[in-house]
Amino acid sequence: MIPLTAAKAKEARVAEQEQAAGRGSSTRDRLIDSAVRLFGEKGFEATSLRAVTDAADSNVAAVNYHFGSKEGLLRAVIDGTMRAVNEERRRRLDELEARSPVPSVAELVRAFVEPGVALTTGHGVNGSVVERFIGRMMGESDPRVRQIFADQVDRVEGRYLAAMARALPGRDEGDVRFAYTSMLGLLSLHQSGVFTAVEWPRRQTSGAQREGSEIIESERLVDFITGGILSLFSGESSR
Amino acid sequence: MIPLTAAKAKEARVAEQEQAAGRGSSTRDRLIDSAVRLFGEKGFEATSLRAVTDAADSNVAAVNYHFGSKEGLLRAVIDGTMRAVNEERRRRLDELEARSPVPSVAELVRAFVEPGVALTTGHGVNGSVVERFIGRMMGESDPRVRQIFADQVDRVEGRYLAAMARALPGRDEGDVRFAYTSMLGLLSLHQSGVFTAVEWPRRQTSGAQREGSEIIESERLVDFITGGILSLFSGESSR
DNA sequence: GTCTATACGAAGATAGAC
DNA sequence: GTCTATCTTCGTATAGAC
Repeated sequence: MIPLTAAKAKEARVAEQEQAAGRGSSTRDRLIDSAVRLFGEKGFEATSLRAVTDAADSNVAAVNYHFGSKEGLLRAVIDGTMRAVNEERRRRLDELEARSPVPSVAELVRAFVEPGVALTTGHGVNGSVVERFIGRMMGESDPRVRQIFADQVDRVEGRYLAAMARALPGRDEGDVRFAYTSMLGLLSLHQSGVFTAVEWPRRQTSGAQREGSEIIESERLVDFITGGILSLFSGESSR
Repeated sequence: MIPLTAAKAKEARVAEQEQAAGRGSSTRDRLIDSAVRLFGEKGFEATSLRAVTDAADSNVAAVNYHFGSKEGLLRAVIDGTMRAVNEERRRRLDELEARSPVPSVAELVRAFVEPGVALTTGHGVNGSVVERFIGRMMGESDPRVRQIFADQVDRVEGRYLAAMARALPGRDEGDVRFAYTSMLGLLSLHQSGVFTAVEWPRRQTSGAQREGSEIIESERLVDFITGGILSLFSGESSR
């Protein structure tokens, strides 16, 4: 390959990426953008470092320089995308507790679930890409991925657990944690699409219906989780 | 290495394995036994084919011969371990429908969840090994793993969906599928232990409490899921 | 400081001898 | 049926250009 021609070709591809990313793109930024998209599409393990660096018009050594390792890259990507969700959750919890010292279970569930489902709106045109990435990472079984995720969620979970405990007086920590875990799990499962992605008979969602169906999905989730938590503590539904 | 000595050493290891497996062990059987244990301990991606074949005193090419690929080996292992769960679910659904033409939501949820949680008892001394394997596989995000799992669950899901639809008259297919998906998802999450495996503050379960806590866990799951489904359709809990 | 080119060992897959 | 040898691709590490 002739160096000059290669350099020109790269410049063109980088310019294209910058347009897609909508901001000035250093090598570091392009690597993160490509990683969000590819990790979300194929998963962490299944995505090779070379696939990421090719898409970002870079090379494997740049990942090692900027992030130390493939895991370091993942951590940078998760930190970047989850920060907005956690800030919104914190903000809504502040809001709730300013209005009432003990928010209801329904209010708490809504304040936690909706920022997660509404990820789309927080990342502009890249919303669906980010949403798919977060959804997939939440469902990862790889201990490294789960640990990085927990490090992020941890920043607000303590406050939600405490608020949930106040909303459900007289219950021990294990019960409250079961409720919180189920909420987080259901949200992640419906976000990740691991079930709808599977080839069993299912209904299709067209692009035009997308926004509306997301609202319905969010309502369904809030209803299901709230009802589940409340009947967990009344313990009457199945006995 | 001297061939004769190597052959003798292999015979000894094979005999040891046969004793552990409790049955005559062809190369194929030993590969499956080793795969159940190692996939359950370290996960599918994280377990190398060479680790499996070393433990089974075989080699990588034997896997290709018997199962076609690493994925084929996984399919064989999942098929073998999930068959018992699905047969139990089918049996309990038969039982319910013999007693009443329209079983309640609570009865349906219980008949689906309990065989999953009670996996341990179905595999004798290898119960905990099998349970750990199934739990881990249920939490896998790898599309290949999820597809193989869906292929298995599919064999009973049609009947459960139909029964659920009858128990919830007037609801469209999307609502019923949401309920079923949430049930399956919550079960898999609590089975796989992906949340408790993470290093956030949590309560410890000692070995002595294990059996009892499993029953509690099963009851909690049934209560939560049943309550969630019912409030999903009444839609009053959070509005 | 940033980044590229390239080498290294381990992984899954495969061909062909036996 | 089974196994040895070999292929490609992976994540990581290093040397040095700019």
